[in-house]
Amino acid sequence: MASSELLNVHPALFDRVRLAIMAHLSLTKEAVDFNTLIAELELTRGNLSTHMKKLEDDGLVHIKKAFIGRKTRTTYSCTNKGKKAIQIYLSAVETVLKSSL
Amino acid sequence: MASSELLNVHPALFDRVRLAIMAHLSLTKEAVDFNTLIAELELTRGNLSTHMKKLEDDGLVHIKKAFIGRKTRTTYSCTNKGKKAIQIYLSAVETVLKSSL
DNA sequence: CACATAATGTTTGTATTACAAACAGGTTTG
DNA sequence: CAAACCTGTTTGTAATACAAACATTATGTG
Repeated sequence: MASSELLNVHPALFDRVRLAIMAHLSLTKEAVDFNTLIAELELTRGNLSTHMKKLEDDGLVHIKKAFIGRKTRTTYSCTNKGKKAIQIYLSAVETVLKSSL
Repeated sequence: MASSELLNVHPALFDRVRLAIMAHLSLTKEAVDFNTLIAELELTRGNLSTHMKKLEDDGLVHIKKAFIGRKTRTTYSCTNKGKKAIQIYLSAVETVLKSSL
């Protein structure tokens, strides 16, 4: 059945915030920085921080820390694994979508 | 941004099992019974029971208990609210899907 | 009949986790 | 130099996903 395909999707993506983060990163060519994500997705810093750590632990995201002037700046980008996970997610939902016509 | 549309989706759907349940119910015309769902989605009874209770509390699902012979039989079906929630979910993801081409 | 086994769910206990508040370390401003 | 600010991280708490244990009734078996 089409709906059971959803069970193959990477578990980390079954959180609204993380899915939004991953969708955002996968839609953006360049890396996205901490504060941009907070603004776009209306998150607190603590919340974003822990989600990104989890996504990094799962290998879906790459965290890069650099200095801009004297300040630190953290940016995030999708790994290949992350892109693949999003693809799998989207195709699973697409399957459900098609079969529900 | 397309990805933030995900934040409008009903929170109950951001669980892989509940999403699979709702997708399954929305794809099936008639009501679906307890054991069918367990078999299709590979769940334990306890797990399914609590998920269905939550979905009922949120008004996304209707639980019907009846006797089949002398035994009880519990069946589930999508409420209108549930169908709408799934539609919103799918269209949100579809939006992300399209914009990520 | 008595007793075991099975079928159908529900309740409970535990381990995980999403979230924001508090904290920390450095920077700029007054 | 002190106060306010910026950029994240760690921690404490409340919510919750999950399966094991429980409850109830039905069915099989000797």
